[in-house]
Amino acid sequence: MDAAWEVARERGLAEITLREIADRIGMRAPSLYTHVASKNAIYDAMFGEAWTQYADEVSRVEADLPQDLAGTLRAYADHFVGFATREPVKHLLMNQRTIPGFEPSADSYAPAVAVMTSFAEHLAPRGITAQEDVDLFVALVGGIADTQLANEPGGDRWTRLIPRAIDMFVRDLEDRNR
Amino acid sequence: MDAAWEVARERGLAEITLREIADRIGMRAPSLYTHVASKNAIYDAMFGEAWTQYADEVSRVEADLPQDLAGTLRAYADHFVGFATREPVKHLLMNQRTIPGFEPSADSYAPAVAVMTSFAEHLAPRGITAQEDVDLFVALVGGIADTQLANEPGGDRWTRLIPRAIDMFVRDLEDRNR
DNA sequence: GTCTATACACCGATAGAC
DNA sequence: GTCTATCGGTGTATAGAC
Repeated sequence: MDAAWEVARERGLAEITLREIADRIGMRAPSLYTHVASKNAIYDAMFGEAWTQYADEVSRVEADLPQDLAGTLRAYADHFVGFATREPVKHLLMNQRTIPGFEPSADSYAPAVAVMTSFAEHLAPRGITAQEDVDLFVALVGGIADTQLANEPGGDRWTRLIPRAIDMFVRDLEDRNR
Repeated sequence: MDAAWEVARERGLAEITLREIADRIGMRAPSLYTHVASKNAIYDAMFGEAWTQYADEVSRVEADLPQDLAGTLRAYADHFVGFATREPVKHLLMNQRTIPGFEPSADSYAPAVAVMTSFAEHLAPRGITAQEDVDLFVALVGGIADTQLANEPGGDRWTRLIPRAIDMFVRDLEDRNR
């Protein structure tokens, strides 16, 4: 797995080859089939590993979440966009599913579901229960991360808009409840 | 080109092969090299063709744009997301650049630049001149399109949030100018 | 000029020897 | 469990027929 991530970061997620992974661990490519069923099974394991790591990190964020809604959304957004820019390859695999022919298995998808469930559970007591509210927030934060990575990887032209975006979103919620 | 789009829509953008394109037009694969320099040159031509079509469509949208800012942004957003959901393969090639090793040439990139320039020129007289305002709008609308396509292709769970998103964004602009 | 035929290096994957 | 040998398929390249 370490070798797979290494190759993915160096050459691109879609460009990993079994021969290159095998080379790095002193093996021949066909020998990998003793441990994994296919190349897609490697992507599946990477998908599960990435989401498990994300779930671990987000649980630490949730451990000391502020009480107010704006601060809570800000903490989630900062962590999500921070993860995406820190680990663009993992973000690509987890959220943009662009690998030809790869569909995550139920097992490796489970931690992703857990993250979303926990997210909803922490938002509810702070006043967000409607699915549309969560959906708009997800699109807004995801749009910032994706636009940043696509147009200016390594920069902050879009990530610095996060505070404004949160503020805009929270005021929208307040106006709608008025 | 028609055959290339056909294969891309049927099997996926990254899955097109020269042999399959050639088959559809009654040719052998190597004969394609008489007309194009490489497979990436085909992607490049597709990229240019897609952005040219988008520019044509958007120029018709701009031909009868309302005077107010909210209506204008709504027209742009509706068209962008409509195009993305109507032509997901073109959207992928144009805006998510996930094809291994493909970088658009300056020529094929030109219509994309023209679209953004015209966009800015139509926003300025309606009160939007700051780059941050344009950036946030782009991220917001792009996030809605991408989230819709990634999580529920063919549905409207996110696209129906467009009116609310525009309203939220315009009220943010008004509040900031107050 | 445009095509066919053929070849090369690489890919994921499988069979079978040890 | 790891290896070698090999398969069909891929992008790419070139020689040569018409």
